[in-house]
Amino acid sequence: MDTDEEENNDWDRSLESDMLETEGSSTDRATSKSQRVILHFDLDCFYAQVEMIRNPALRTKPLGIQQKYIIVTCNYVAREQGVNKLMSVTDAVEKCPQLVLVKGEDLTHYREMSYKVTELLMSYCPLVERLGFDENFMDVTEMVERRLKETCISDLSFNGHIYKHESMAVDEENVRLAVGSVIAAEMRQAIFSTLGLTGCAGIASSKLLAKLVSGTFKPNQQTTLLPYSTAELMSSLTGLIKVPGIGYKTREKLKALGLISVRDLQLYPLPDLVREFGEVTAKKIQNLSCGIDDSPVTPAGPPQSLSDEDSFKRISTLEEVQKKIEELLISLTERMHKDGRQPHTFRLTIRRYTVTNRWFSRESRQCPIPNHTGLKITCGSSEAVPQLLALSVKLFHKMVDTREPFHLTLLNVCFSNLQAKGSSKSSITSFFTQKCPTTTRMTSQHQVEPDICEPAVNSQFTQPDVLHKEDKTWISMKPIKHTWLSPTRELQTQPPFINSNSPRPPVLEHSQDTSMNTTESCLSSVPEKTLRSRLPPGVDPEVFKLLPEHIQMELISSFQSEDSTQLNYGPTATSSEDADPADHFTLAFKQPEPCESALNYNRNSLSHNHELSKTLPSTRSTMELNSGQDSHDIPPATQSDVPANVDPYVFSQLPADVQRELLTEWRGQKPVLKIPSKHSHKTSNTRDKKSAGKGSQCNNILKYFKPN
DNA sequence: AAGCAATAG
DNA sequence: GGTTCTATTGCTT
Repeated sequence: MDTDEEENNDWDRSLESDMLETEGSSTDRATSKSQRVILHFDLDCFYAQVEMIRNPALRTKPLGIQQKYIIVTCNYVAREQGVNKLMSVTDAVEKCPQLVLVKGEDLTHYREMSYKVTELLMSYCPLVERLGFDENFMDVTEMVERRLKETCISDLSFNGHIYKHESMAVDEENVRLAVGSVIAAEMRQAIFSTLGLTGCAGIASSKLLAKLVSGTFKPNQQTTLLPYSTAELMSSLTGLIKVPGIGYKTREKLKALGLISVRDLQLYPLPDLVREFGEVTAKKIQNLSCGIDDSPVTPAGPPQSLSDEDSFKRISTLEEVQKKIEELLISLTERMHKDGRQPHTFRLTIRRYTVTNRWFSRESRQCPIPNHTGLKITCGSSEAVPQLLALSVKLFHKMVDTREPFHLTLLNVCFSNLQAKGSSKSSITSFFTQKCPTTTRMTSQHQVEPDICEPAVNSQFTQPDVLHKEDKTWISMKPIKHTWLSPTRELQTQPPFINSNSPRPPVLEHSQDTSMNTTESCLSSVPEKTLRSRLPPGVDPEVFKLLPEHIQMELISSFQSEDSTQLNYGPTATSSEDADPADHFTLAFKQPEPCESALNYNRNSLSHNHELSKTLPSTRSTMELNSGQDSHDIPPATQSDVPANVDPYVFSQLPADVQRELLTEWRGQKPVLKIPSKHSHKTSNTRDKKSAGKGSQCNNILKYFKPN
């Protein structure tokens, strides 16, 4: 995960003070206002959907996508008949004899569709991060702020489900998430109407929580997590491995410490955890277990490596090896050629057969690609393959002594260190391929320029259904600011499907389940002894135990890092000068800084791409379908409903019925002007590996590369 | 820069 | 448990 998060605190702090300013209130953190709004999108059985779009006749049949002898995914018709992901083909056919099998080893179509989804999302907001082929994160914090200025809060309504929460009322604690839920619905609708794909979305304040909540209602539904339900969501996880970021190895190590459940890890003394994992990882995984994650949404951009691989029962001669590698190289170089960039590193990976641990043993050797062959790859010359094959054989011999018998079960070839075409030190393109010291990282910490989402110029990239074979795709992709657009007329008028033989997608059915559990009080039963060992002196465990569980978790987490101790107990506690960049939650508990942000906020003067529903004709129907769960006794709380001397955070912690009662009392009192603001200004970047060359500074130059 | 480990879908 | 075919990030040398 990310280690370079020095900027988080700045960001959080300034949003926090923004809030306080608009609130006009003096004290308290009012944390819920300062939170990011993160969306997570997860396409329903992605490979199967792609195949059903390619061949609509499959829609009514049980369909399984087969790679080798495995069903990697299947459609919902097949699932009804007991077929599951990662089932063996024999088991699946046994369960479902009519199962239609489609070979899925060639990922080309999936990859293409996958990037179309990412591109579509990026056309609305540049902060999109891919996770695999079928998931995307989006940081819509800024978009939400912008909309908040334009929309009347009383018109606001949540779209879709809310995690374990019965009321759909929008109060001032959750306006941003409500707007996020509307945006999520619009994005899902856009994905459906332009690409024909359905999927789920999660709306929350972090990647972790958005991802965890998005699968609550499947398929093709969305769920919002309100902050107070965080603890419940985390406790609902059936084991530590369900926490994203904790994988097999970590789970095993934790198991050795006696930690099995999420709660176990939440309550485990941090020093002991540090001993096992080191400070950074220890804090990270414990924070994760508490539902705390401040990792930024890091925009995807073009892939950093391209690889092709094949697995097989047995390869044991050099001739077979060469033949297989050549096969792989042919398709890989073709892909590389289409990409347009030039690879500078080549890697060969093998997996040897072993009786035990048949999976773990991957070995690789890599080497630089000589410029002359690199150029041949990019320009599509057929001479590239033999040259790379020669390289491969050399690398192979570094791993395998061919005088001895060997048994391989996998070969992989990979290009990395991808650089824009024609790049050389003197060339203009080196700006995009090598570190551009003045660029800022496009993450939520480094806020992007205000014009980034503005309706813009024509770009091939906004026309997701047109695939130009000759496009040097990633070159045109790089100038995010100029080519990743808001929805424009081109987009709306695109025919939704590429093939005329593809049917219009069926109407979205939103089987919104209105029966949600009522939330129980979340007073926790932390063992007294554990508690005492973890609470700083001066904190009464009895009082602590009375706090809502999620507050407890945040506090526990903040107690555990030295600098947050400082934040919570004053500057006398420690003298650390480096605030823990990873622990933004602790900031929620410290006194706010004076605000400075309204001054910074004069963007948007040009931005008028507000109502997505206006630019996307079909959005409205979704929203209507989704609004089935209303009829609250009370209209949603707005800021004007809550007196200034009432801490909205505290208010949000009150039982729903008490909230309701108070709201009715307060209604009709003095309206407070709501002018949400935010900070602008980019922080100067420190490290910037990933998005080097993608930053805003390059835009002037990048536009020269834009195809007309 | 190279190689591997861990994580993810 | 991880099967398949990718892809990313971080650690270590």
